[in-house]
Amino acid sequence: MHNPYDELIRDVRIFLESLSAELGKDITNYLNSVTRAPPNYGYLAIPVHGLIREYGNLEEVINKVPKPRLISRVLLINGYLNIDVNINEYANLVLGAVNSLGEKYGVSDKCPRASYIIEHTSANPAKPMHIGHGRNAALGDSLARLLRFCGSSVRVHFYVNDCGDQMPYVGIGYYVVKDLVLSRVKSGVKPDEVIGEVYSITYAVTEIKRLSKQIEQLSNEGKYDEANKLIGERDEWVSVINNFLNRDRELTESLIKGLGKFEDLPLMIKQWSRAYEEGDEFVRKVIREAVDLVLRGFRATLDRLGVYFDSWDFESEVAVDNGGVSRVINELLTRAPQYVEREDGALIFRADKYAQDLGLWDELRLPRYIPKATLLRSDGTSLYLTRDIAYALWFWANFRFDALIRVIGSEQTHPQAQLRLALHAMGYHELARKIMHYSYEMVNLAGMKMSGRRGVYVTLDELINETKSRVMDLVKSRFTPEEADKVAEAVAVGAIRYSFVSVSPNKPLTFSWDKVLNLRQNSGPFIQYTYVRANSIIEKAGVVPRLTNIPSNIAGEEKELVLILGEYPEVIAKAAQDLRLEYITEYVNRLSLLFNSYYEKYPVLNSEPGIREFRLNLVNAVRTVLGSAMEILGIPRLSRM
RNA sequence: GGCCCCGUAGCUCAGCCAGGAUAGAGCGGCGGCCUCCUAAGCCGUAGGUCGUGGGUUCAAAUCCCACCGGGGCCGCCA
Repeated sequence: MHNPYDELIRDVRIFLESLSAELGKDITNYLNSVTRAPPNYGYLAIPVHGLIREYGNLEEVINKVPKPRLISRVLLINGYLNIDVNINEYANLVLGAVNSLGEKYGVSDKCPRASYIIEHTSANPAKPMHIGHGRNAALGDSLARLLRFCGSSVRVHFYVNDCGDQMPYVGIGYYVVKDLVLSRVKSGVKPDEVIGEVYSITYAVTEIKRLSKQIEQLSNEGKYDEANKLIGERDEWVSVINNFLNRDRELTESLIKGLGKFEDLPLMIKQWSRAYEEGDEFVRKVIREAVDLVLRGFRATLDRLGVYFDSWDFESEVAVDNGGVSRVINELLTRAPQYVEREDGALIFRADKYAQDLGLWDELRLPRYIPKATLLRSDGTSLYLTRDIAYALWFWANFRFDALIRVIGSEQTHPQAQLRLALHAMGYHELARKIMHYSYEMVNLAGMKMSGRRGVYVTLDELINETKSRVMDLVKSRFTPEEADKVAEAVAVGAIRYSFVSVSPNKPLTFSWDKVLNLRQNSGPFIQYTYVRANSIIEKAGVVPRLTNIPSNIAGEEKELVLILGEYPEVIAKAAQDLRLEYITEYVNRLSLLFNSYYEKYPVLNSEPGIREFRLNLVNAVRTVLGSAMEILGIPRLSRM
């Protein structure tokens, strides 16, 4: 496999081996501390302060030792071995590899090659996806693309959480205003948007009814302080309703009117919840209809972002209907009865005790604190965690995989730990080890807290549309309307995906329009722009001539470009091993900065013969590597922008 | 209170896992560059007690300890 940087390191090793022989001591472990040398000091550097202390001046020995093919010079400065590259040889190697491999360049034997299942995004089918799901989707999808690029087999799953507590609200609300919802959808409103409103309004109405009842009761008992507290709470929900009245009077009023017919809405919610889990035909049909509408909306949004799934797993099917939940309970009771307790009729798994007794912290990568886990409510219904365990078993029964990567917010650290512990307790040790919680921190609104139930959030659609319209201002003068639309969409998607994936996932991300709408350097559009420039040169050239000769005096920028291009397979391997996509955005930004700087300074098409051929190959290599990285990051490629 | 994550330039972040030479980018600021392959670009410039205090080391943004500050979780929600 072609990994120029690795070949260079092999030569460094050879050099160190020769040096070892000369010194009579194995110093090849210094290979682990190879770093980049500062500008003008060559390419690589190895700190050898210890060696100098031990052997005094090393210069003589260094000069005595022959230099392997790819190394042009080794100098001892400030306690460092500064190693420079034989750039002609190396350029041949790098450009040759890129030319012959094309878009496959970057794959090396350091890439993990295994079989993965990635579950990501998995937004609750009750309301439109918000920007937090955007982060999740961008991470999950790019991880999938990265691992696939490496030659791994990857299946991508979306877990449709159709048994959650919010589903009866969606179902009942939808049932009440079904005709209105469908006519809205027919007239072009996004289905997830309509259902989202239905959900929020239904939830608010239910809360108001529930609180009113409590308030009445407390007042009758003379507990006015407590009643007043709840009145404040109720007022908040009333103001939510008022907001919706301003936004969509027709829908809100129909819902209030329709829901008003129900005697005890809070009770009805509970009944629907149970009925859904038990497979009641009518309730199933209504909720599934609403869920399908939401998913239709999800798909439209995810399509725009270039995010695709191999499978949409309905919780009701993979965890409930197949008897998954009862199997979880039974196996746990059989295999680890001493860790299962009853508490007020509810069934509790003592995950805390289990972790403590078996000391599984390292093996299952657990936090030091584990809460107890409730698996069944006192009314016998299951909880999310229980169904999640069943879902894991469903994967185990239906697929073979080396790792199951689940992209889930960090706020679920404890439940995800409980999940692994429960599986372990049930005897699925291997499965428990293979499940990886790929955690990411929240996306916050500057100064605001997002709340789905209160309808306070920036949706992914708004994000895409707003970014697109900003881009549109820039491109509308340059293209026909249809072209402009395509370009604006592609640039918006590039901007959004880059901005999500360029920040380390374990950093909380404060969402700001300024940041996303920055279309300059260190952004998706900057990468796209650089690609367009490189691409445009290649298109104008028509063909990339065969590289027969590397000019003897290539420019400093050209040398830098060759070096960075040679690092690509290393970056990919590292990113794939560590599952860190920021390595790729960082790399691609560095490459773009360098290339743009080169582009401004040196003509390619109009350069002298001999030079021209080399430069075209170099530009083509930049284009290829940029294109490859963009594919992984999901940043659309354009030929004009 | 316990557990997890974070703290680096006015702002957003990279670098920390595998310690090494003057701590890097971008945004924003200031000053320049379009008869020439797309100026969404390029060049220059200002801007930093790497949260604080100890420790380990020839060497600490990086490793260890304590503390401070921010976010998240600690539900018969997801």
